[in-house]
Amino acid sequence: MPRKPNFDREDLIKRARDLFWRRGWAGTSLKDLEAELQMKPGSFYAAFGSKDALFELALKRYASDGADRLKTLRAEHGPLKTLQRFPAMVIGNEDAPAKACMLSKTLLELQARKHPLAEVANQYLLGMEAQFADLFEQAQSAGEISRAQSPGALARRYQSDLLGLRVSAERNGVDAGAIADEIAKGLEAL
Amino acid sequence: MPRKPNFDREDLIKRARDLFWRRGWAGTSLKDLEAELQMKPGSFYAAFGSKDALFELALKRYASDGADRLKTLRAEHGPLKTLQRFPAMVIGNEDAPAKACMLSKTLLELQARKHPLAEVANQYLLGMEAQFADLFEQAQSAGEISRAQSPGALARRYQSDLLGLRVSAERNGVDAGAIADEIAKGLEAL
DNA sequence: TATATACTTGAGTGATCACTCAAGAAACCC
DNA sequence: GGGTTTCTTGAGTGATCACTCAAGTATATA
Repeated sequence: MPRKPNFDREDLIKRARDLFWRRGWAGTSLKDLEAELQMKPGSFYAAFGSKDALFELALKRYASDGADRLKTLRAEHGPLKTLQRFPAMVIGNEDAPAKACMLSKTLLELQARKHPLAEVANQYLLGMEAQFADLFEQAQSAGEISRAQSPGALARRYQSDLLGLRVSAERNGVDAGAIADEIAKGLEAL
Repeated sequence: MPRKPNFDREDLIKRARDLFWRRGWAGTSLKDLEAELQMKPGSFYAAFGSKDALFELALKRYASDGADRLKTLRAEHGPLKTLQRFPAMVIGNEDAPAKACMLSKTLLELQARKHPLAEVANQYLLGMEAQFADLFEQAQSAGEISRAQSPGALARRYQSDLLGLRVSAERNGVDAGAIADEIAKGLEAL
């Protein structure tokens, strides 16, 4: 009986993610979304419920894409090489809506208001860090790096370096590629 | 002949800075400012001209306070010790409106819209980096660190680490103090 | 004290915010 | 093709946005 929606939901979420990623939560209005997604308000609210609900879907998609990129890298390289290549990869994509991490942008924008989406972003950041910790542990098991520091501590620092790199990449007049190289080189010394 | 304004302009700018720092540009409404500064719209606009104009004053105040803190540290310690203590200092102030850097928050929030304030923030970040470069050069001259890397490259990386640290400090469940210690320790190895 | 000169007040501006809903259009089953 | 169900449309909701301005008030000089 029902009529099918004439849009690809996953594609809409991706486009919304890119818009939110670039412009942020407050910087993206419903009008912007309607224009980008080619949806009238009624369809939009029938499909997603609210701006916040779509933002959360966008965050989820962002986080899982990031995790997938890391796993793809891991499939081709060892754990250390994966960790070394990842920084240059995240700032190297010219098609990306922004260099900075969407999770950190969301956290910085919404944390002070205690907006629920800030905590969602925080959780995904913790998830990424856990992935990094796994890779560091694997690198230690493979003998690629020493066991002088715990995988958790290494991941914490790596995540921090990555966040700094990605903020730096957003700046004008800063050679972020050089910073990415230094991060990669720093891992060799472990 | 004129009547004096019954407020302390510098104090108002400081309070506005704290509000903008915590909540961001879009997250701070005129109503918020009126409440915090105890000013009616007419007085506000007579005194500052616009929300953006006050935000710019707040950024300037933020940047010069940061520069002052660095100089104060430098007056008591050598260049290397100054660079080593600064990270723990910026995240250690419990009274600060936020752990993250106001300049980077502004950049991330407004860069995509090409808002003029994003470029202002970018310039102040470059100014901070120049200060760091000076300190690295002094540390090299004093023989505290090697000349293997240029002061500019060292400052670029240090700034990036600092930005990452301050984003990390905004997160829940992350021991930012430990990261600050690692940054300080990393400088010894230069 | 008279007057000039600000500063302060607060209701009000049009624009935009996220969001709603009734009505019409399209696709499915029978 | 009839009937049901969902999707789409787009004008419209009240709230809030940054900002204005005329009227009132306080303080300075003369």
